[in-house]
Amino acid sequence: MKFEDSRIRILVDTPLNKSGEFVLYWMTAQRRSTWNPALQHAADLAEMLNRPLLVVEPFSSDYSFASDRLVTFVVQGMLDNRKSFEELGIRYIPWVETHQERGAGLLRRMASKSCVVVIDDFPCGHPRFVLERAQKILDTRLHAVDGCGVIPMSWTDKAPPLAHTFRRVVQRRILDVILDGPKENPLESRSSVLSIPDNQYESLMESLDFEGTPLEWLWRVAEGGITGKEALNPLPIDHDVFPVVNCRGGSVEANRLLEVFINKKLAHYSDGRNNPSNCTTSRLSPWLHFGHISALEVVHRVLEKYRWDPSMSSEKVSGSRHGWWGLDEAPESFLDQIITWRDLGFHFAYHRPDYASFESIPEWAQMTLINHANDPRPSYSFQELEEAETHDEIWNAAQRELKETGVIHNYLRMLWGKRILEWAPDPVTASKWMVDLNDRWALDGRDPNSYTGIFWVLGRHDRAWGPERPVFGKVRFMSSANTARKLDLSGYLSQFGSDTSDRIEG
DNA sequence: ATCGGCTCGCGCAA
DNA sequence: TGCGCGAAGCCGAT
Repeated sequence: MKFEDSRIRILVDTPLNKSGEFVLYWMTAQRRSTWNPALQHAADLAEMLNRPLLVVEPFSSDYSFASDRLVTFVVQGMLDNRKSFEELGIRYIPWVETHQERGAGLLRRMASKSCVVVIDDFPCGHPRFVLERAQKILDTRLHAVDGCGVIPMSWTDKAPPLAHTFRRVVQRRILDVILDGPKENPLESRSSVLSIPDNQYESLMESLDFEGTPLEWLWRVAEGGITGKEALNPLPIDHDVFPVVNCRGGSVEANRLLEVFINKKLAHYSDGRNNPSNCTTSRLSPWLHFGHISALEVVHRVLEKYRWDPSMSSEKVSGSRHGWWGLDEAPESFLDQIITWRDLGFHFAYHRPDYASFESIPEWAQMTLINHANDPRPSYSFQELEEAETHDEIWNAAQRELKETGVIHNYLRMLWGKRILEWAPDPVTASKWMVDLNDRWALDGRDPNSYTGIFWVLGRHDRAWGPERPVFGKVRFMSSANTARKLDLSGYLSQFGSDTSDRIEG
């Protein structure tokens, strides 16, 4: 199968609209101008049709988890994209949905004037909803392009039950992606027809009755603080979920973090990744979630750094975690994260619409958890958990980290979940509480990977492990006491522990 | 400090 | 049909 074809799905199979004025890329998930197969495909179509390319980046404020935190992060990314597309000479319109106009109406209006619409394929959350709605309401030809991860989602035919299962797919086919994947710069050396001259652009926008979101408003939101808050106030979104301080969304910041990771942290990744007080992880998850950076770019940068070439990899497809690449331990274990574990979530959600519910965990886990659903347990209300008011200081610190920074350290996130399983009234409620807390507060919530993490707690992609215990049954058990023994939590607790509550100001 | 047992389903070899 | 093996753990024995 040709690489290009494996990432494209035709959602509305009508003929190309020859009287259309442009090709529209509706950028709902891969919010970047590089390593973007949807942008590449849209530009290919525009060149073929001899029409200009119009890129619209929408963000919906009309869904349950839209908040000051998410809008700020996305708007910061829009300013980066605006600059990139301006330099490339391609028309780009950022648009944050308001009361006045809904996304569906705007998309329909713009689609009627375009030859074909390209949209990001995405297996869950709001981007999936937008995609499915577009398929229902559009008459214009509609292509969905999968720029989610490294291995195209069409390369599996069912949800992989274990990482080991999926790793075989990775090892069998990753060279196809590395040698013939999406381009770093999809708009490089293109026909000038893709650009729209100023005078033509003005009349086009007038006929579309559309201006996008005013630049001045975007600037105010991106600035954050009081200015940002005032700008966001009129939107019908969750204002209690405040923007993360000292955190900037967008491709520019994502690339800076990538440089720091490659040059300073990656070599110590194996030892440091589980140390919450001095973490050597990439911290890129939120930027990956919003598509501000591509996982494929990260992979290329790692392979470049270690001067890897295909002859170093093993011909044997064992699914084993170590040794396949022929690299050191550190890059190999990071590549397993960014490829196997990240893509696993996308492939799972792609094949399983119930990816965020209890029924998505394996049968042995459902059985054992239900068998123990009536075991007595310590209990907290959802509010107590959300407010980080438990007797477990390690857990409270993790919950505070989530609320303040929008992420939880990767090792403590497992403990965070295991304790919610312990404290919620029953395992089904536990899964709902984890999803709700994470969707609301995490910058990378509502992502397939968030669900992988949450449902791993309940046994997904895991096996029965250890003796049968109360509440957990045969599901892998973790405790705060052991975590405290195993990790150096001193720095973490002084940052997020309760006795420092006066550290938060403003 | 390190080691085995706990436990189960998948994919592949036979 | 059997076998090897697996995201991160825990516990008790040495």
